[in-house]
Amino acid sequence: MSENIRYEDTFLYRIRHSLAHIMAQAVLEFYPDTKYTIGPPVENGFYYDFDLPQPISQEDLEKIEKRMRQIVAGQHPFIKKVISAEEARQIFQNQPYKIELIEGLEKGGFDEYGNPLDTKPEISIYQHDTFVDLCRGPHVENTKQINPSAFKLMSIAGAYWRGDEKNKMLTRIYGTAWEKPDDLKHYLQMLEEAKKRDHRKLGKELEIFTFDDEVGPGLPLWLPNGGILIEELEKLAKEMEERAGYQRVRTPHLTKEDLFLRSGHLPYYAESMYPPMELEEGVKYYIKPMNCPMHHKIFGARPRSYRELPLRLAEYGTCYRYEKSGELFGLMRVRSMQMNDAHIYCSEEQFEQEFMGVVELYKKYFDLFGIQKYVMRLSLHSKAGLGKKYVDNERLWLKTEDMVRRAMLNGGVPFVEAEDEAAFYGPKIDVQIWSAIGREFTLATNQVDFAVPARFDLKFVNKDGQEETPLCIHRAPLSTHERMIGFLIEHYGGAFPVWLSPEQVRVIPITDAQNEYAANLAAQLRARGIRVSADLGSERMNAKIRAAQMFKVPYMLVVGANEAAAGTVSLRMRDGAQLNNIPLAEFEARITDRITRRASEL
RNA sequence: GCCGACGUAGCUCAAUCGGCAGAGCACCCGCCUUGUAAGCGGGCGGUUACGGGUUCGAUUCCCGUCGUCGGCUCCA
Repeated sequence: MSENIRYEDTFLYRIRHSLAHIMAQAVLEFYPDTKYTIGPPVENGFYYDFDLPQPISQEDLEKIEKRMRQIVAGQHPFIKKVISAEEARQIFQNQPYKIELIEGLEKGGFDEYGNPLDTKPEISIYQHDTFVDLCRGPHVENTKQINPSAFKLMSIAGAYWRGDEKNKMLTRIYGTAWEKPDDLKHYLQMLEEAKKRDHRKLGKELEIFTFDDEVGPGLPLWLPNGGILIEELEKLAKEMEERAGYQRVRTPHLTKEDLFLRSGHLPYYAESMYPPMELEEGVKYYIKPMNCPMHHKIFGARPRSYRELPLRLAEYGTCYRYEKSGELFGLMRVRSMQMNDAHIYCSEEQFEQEFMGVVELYKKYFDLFGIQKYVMRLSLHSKAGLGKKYVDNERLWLKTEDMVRRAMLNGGVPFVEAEDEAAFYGPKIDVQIWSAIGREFTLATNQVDFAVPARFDLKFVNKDGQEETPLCIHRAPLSTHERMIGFLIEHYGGAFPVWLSPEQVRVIPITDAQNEYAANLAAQLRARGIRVSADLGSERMNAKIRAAQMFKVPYMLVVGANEAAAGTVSLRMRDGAQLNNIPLAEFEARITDRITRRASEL
């Protein structure tokens, strides 16, 4: 099958779309006073949003699903009819959400899902059995084309009408649907596998981080193993940034209100900030949600010459953001975070090279980690958000957006564009990734700031002796420690490459007669800077191997009487491979090689 | 923040209709001396998230708070 077929044109799309209608029919039969809204196919399935007269529970899904199978078995044709707005209003006179949609269609500019549209669409309905929906299709021709054993209702969730939190909260029912029962089975198995990779589960099992109710939601406590991951990532970042000409700075976690008033964070970003502290009358302090204002102050601390540009200031700064309670998600979305932050101050002529330099840095990191599934997204402003979400200067928005777009095209880097996703101070390239359970996150980011340097009155003197305002690039190729490590835990399924592994080697004596030999081996490796432990407990060797295996330690050195006598080790690797009776020096050479190259192989 | 579900030992989970709170793993102590994913025995461990209510009696029913989970909104 060609990969170029749009989802909308696939048979699976029709199946899912049709099942959404069938589910709506079943729900309406059980709860006749239900107002129904929209029900599109989505990745892996479909949903339908209802305004129900009463709450429903997981158990109710079973009866709905059962009724859906009956409807499918009824072999009902799906019949399309193009009608006038007037007829549509007649048919859906008791369905206020449909009336709203019809008005949108009539005016043009929106499709039946409320998405913006260039052309004025025709109004059509689809009917099967007793159910009629406002819909442009496409659908299956007949419900007999749907396999009754290849779909399943998954969950109930809340969702705002038209995705706007000011609107009413509706009840959304999610279902998954496939062409064949085996596809469904496969998908459900994949979900189970994904749960095993979930960083919240692995992070606990591998003792990487924990949360505590008394510390507070979204405030992770890094355990010693997490501390090691952080140290290794910082070492990596510092090496890469030093080579790329960055300088390291450090700034406080707190600043006076004045700084965030100047930066514009307070008007634009206030709802994500912790409330102010006021010790002296009239002097408010905020805990920082971003590092940029302080870096701007460092740039502005003395006059700057064009000869200094690009000036690249880097800091693994800790920031605090008051994320709404429901938005928290393990390590991936937290309230305290340490950012792989840097700000690059450059002239307009230098912009493209600097911006692409950052994109190159992303790519190096992504190669190193073997991250392949990601999308680079050019995040743009929206006209409607100007002066609210976004700095009110449309000319500069369009100009910088075009600069970024040109840079990406010139660099041959594939990207998608997304309106209304920009930072308040400028457009950005976000790298989108997915958590194990399929939630989308921005990992790395590379942002242009055309607004804030001027607010800070930042200047440099150009070749002609004239003052110019620099552009600022905000970038975080390694995201925050929290999100990056959360992602890496899932990406590797907890089996980190040797250089990142909190415990790189575990020495396992076969009987306690080898305890001393094992302890000596560990001491020798430790002296080489290798993270090693010797398991000298009273368990049997097999139990110790199992424990090391479940802790995903990359190398196990199993030593018995033979090894102790010969001064060798028996190497068992995490993947089950074995190298018996090798000299310690040989193992040392192997592990040192893997660590210094930050190699992915064992 | 909003809709819904859930909260029992460090972890994973039991406990019938409202009737003395239990298991495995982990941990500690013994015994066994073992060749590549769990040897055996014993012990410790609980204000059933927190606060209130109903009841002779609440892990169980009701209310509130906190937290977690599935989504929505929002985001590094």
